[in-house]
Amino acid sequence: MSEQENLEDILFYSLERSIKSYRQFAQQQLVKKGFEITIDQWLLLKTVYDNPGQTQNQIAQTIFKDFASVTRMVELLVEGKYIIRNPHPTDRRRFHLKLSELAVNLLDNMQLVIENNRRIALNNISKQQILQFHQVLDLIYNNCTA
Amino acid sequence: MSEQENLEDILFYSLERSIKSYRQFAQQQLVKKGFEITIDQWLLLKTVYDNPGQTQNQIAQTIFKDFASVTRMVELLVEGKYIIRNPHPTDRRRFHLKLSELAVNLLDNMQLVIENNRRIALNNISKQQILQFHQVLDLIYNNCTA
DNA sequence: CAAATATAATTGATATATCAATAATATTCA
DNA sequence: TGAATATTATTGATATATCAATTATATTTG
Repeated sequence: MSEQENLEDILFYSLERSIKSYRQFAQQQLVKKGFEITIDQWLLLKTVYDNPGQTQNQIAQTIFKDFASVTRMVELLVEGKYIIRNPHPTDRRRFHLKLSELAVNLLDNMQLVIENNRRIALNNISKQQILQFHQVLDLIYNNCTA
Repeated sequence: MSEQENLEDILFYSLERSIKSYRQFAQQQLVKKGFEITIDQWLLLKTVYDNPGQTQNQIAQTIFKDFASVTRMVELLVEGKYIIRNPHPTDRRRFHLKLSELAVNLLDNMQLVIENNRRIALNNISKQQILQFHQVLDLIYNNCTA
């Protein structure tokens, strides 16, 4: 390579580093509190909670995952009794997904830990900084999906 | 859950969304230009290029990956003739990793595409915004690893 | 209506993420 | 020195990421 660039200086390297450190931290906190699902599973459950009628394809879009990943995640969550999967009343290609009571309680119990994780991760960062940070994130997203 | 929160408003949701959209965009650009390695493999190769003597554990730390992942990635890259793995001269637990000429050329050829990807992803974002964005990323990293 | 097309979900293959256990070798220190 | 400990890397198991192919069902359209 003709020119040298320092990894530390590459923005997307720092972006990866931050999100990974947050994910690890958040997951460890969950384990520490005795919760047995992954952050990704939490996100999927929350999405089903918010929109029980969604197709799996819609869920995939909402949580930025591949259809295949969602199929497999739903499988595991159905096995684990977190998601109840019924045939869709009018479209036989689909399923109707909803949370079990177990899952609703789980989400409820996890909420404080999740919020606390976010608070710790954003410690000493001002509201103003966070707002601008969020704006740049959205700009990057738009640039990459345009 | 007692309170509703909108996924869009959750900072770490947007963070995931941005980094994933960038990764997908960047990978697609590579494929489009005919390059056959993944972004992650590129990062590992670049790390070996910068520090040929590094242990796999050090590489793992540098690129924020698990030791196990690095072992498997190195395996594939050795098979693909991108990395040359020799016994370490004094420590028989280690290997000495270095890039093949093929890999050096590959990195060289990829450089322009990679830089272009970053440029597009950061389009219409000012230097000032990027600087502050980078600072917040580092703060989050510090908060999560403290 | 029937054929073409689109949509929803699954499955297979390969790469990566993570944790735990193991093997080989080095280092430390009693 | 020799036993305990630490380090380096591998391997196994399970979850997720991604692409491609497939199946089943719906929708569109000639």
